[in-house]
Amino acid sequence: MRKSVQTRLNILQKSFELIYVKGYQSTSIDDILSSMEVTKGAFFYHFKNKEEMGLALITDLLYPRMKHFLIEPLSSSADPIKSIYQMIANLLKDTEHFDVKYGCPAVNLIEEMSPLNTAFHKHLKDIVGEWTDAIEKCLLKGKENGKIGLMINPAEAAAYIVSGYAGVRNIGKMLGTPVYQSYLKQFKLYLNSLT
Amino acid sequence: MRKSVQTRLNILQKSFELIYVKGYQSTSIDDILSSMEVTKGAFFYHFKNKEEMGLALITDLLYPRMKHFLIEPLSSSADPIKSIYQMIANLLKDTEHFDVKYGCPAVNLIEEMSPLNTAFHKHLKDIVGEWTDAIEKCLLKGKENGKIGLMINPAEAAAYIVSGYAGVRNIGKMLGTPVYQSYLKQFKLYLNSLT
DNA sequence: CTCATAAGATACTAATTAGTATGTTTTCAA
DNA sequence: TTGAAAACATACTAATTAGTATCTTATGAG
Repeated sequence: MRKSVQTRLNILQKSFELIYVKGYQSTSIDDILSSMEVTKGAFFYHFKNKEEMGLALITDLLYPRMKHFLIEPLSSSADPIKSIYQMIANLLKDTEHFDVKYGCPAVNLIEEMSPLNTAFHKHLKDIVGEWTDAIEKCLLKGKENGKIGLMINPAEAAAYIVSGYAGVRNIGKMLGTPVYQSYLKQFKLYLNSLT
Repeated sequence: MRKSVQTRLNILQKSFELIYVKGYQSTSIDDILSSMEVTKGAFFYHFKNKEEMGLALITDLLYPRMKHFLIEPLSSSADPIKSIYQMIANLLKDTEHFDVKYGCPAVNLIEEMSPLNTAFHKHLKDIVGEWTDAIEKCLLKGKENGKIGLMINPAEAAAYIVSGYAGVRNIGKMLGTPVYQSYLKQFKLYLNSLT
């Protein structure tokens, strides 16, 4: 019962890699299997079909990463503007999990799968929702301790910030890292206007 | 030689519709054909393969629309902030060409095809590039006639604006039209900070 | 140890895919 | 009017797809 957990994880991780590059629909199960030492029998033992694997990908890999990289940095924040900027800047700097060319796995999945599959839609909506809420709460706390202007609407601002991130991951696919830099500079201007 | 031009256009338009909803890769040629009164012979008479059709889709449909809806409104602009805001607001209001659930056809194609196919990448890069340039020039003209602050970097701002639009189309797929409203309000705040 | 079940391997299937080969019809210039 | 090319139709193919049926092997509780 030990090894099997590992093979399941291996399948998920390899799938994650391939789907990140090629997209969910055009990454075939055979693609995944032939890229690693696992057979179809193992795959369909662990997942009843491709969709279940795709959803497991979201809950078992994407969600925990989201918590770690996008929620935690905000929860213990004294200065919302600094924290939020740093969170986004760190995301865009992270070349271990991301490649400009391929954008952001979560954003990609939203783009591709959200309109096509209600289960994907639900799972991804939860992720986006949690992130947006975390930003909103962070800004709200900022209003309380005077770091954020009283006329600022935290929910609106959070939606705007999340949108901006998703967008720069998209445009980055076309124009490369320079857009990241431009975006970050203007993003800082925007954030400062929230004081 | 008259009718054939129309069938070619019909194929492109129907393809555009289906690809907008399902994505390029998972819209099969058979899907397209069975959704209209055209046979495989006609399809492959007009396009040597699926890729050529996809690229024609960009140059013959997407590009002209981009010119009309995204470039023209800016070229004759006296007040950049007003024009740019109106352009984006009108885009997000347009329910004839767009559906929140399915986002923006161009953004979708970028997300899906840009990393996968160099020809798609090039075509889409041109579109994004032209739009960004148009916004940049509009802001530059604004600097000259005093509508835009002298310390503003038009190229940076343009990249930021385009990113924001792409992003809200993505997040809109998840959270629906309310994000459009939030986004527009904060976008206006940002634009006003450019004076 | 041992055997029931978990975990994985192998070989298939039916459907779908892009694309082709080859046919028929339509158009329009001479 | 006519005939050559343009425009389209039909019937195929080979590859790929998700998924299944049926095996074999590994594991760990008793």
